[in-house]
Amino acid sequence: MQERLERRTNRDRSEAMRALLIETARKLFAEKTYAETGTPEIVAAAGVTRGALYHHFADKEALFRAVAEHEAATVAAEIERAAPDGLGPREALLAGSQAYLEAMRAPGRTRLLLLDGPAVLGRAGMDEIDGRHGNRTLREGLAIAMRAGAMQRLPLAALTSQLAAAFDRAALAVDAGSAMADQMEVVTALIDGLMLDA
Amino acid sequence: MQERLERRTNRDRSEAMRALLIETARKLFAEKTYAETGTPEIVAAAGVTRGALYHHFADKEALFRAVAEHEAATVAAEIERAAPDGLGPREALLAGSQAYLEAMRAPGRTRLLLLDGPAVLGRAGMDEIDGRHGNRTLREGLAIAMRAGAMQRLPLAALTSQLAAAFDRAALAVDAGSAMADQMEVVTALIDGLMLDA
DNA sequence: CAATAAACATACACTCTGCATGTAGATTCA
DNA sequence: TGAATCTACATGCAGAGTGTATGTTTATTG
Repeated sequence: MQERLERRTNRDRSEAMRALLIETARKLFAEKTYAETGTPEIVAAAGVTRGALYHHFADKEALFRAVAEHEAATVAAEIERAAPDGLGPREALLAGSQAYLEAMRAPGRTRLLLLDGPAVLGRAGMDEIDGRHGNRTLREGLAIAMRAGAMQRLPLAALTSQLAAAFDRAALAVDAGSAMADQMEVVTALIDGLMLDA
Repeated sequence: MQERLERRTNRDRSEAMRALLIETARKLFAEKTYAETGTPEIVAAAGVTRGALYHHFADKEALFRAVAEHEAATVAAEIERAAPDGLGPREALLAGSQAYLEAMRAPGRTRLLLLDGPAVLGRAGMDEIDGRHGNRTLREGLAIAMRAGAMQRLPLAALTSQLAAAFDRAALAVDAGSAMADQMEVVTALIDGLMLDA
């Protein structure tokens, strides 16, 4: 229901349509699987046709990529918002991990970002996406901790990805009903294990 | 090319056909994605028709499950074969981790078990599969280490899954070209971090 | 050896994806 | 400002894939 059909600029139309499609697809991809969600269903829910979709996105995978990108940015923003700065390296890492697990409790988010994402876009594709968002923060946090002499010196890329993987699995476990406290206890132990006892 | 078409029992026919389909599908699922591999291609490569496939498996997903099961068992067997026993808890864990990373270097295995697997069968589905194979060994190794007083006491399920996730990501990284030494260095650090300094 | 069931092949209906073509609205420029 | 052009989107079509229903052959049962 548009209230007014006044003259709209092409740029506005495009942005609005892209946003509408991404948001509608996000909702559906969060409810069902990527494979189970057809483009006819997406455009029907958005009230447009597949012509609009394929005009703005090369294919279904490109739409999914845009959705994943948006969702990763949202998660990063939620973490940033919940992260008080002025903390020491260890506390900053723990606060960030906790915030990540909280952010990933949004319905369907784990499947979208942690199951379908890697399968559809590949590990490299997902790395590229959340290397620009969430993981960047983690990587920097680890680098800072190492430079401050609070943490063991280890290959940064490998450490970042393996820790991120542990957090991801923790988020999936919480989503599957595991107690958040249990998961955070292990996350804390992993991080503390890397710290150098001052 | 069958050499002889002698009278075969139904049980033999079924087992042979199931094995043929699983092996053929495994090969294709290792080369391409689950989504990219159609059932017509699978049965063509096996020299049979889709009728055979749908007689033995409820659907394409069921075939994939059988393939994943088989592949997980293979990995577990390779690890077991490379694991000398008589090691201390820490050394056993490290040897197992190393063997896992080696086993996962088989072409396409990471995508099959670590990308498509979770997406197609769900995390729960994959957990159920490798809870019967690889992860069982890890869980027991951790339990032993904790009982022996060599490792911190932590929630076993959470610790197992998070460590396994780190190993999985390490395997994916190696597959993507990362240095095995870097990944093993981090794996070692994570495990050592959990050990209690005697 | 007739009857039945299992193993597999063939054929069909349905759905999805991607593209090609058509149309309305926006932008450019004389 | 209005014709030409381009962008945004809709409609229609071709190819492919999945699952099922039905047909045929081979094994099993009594």
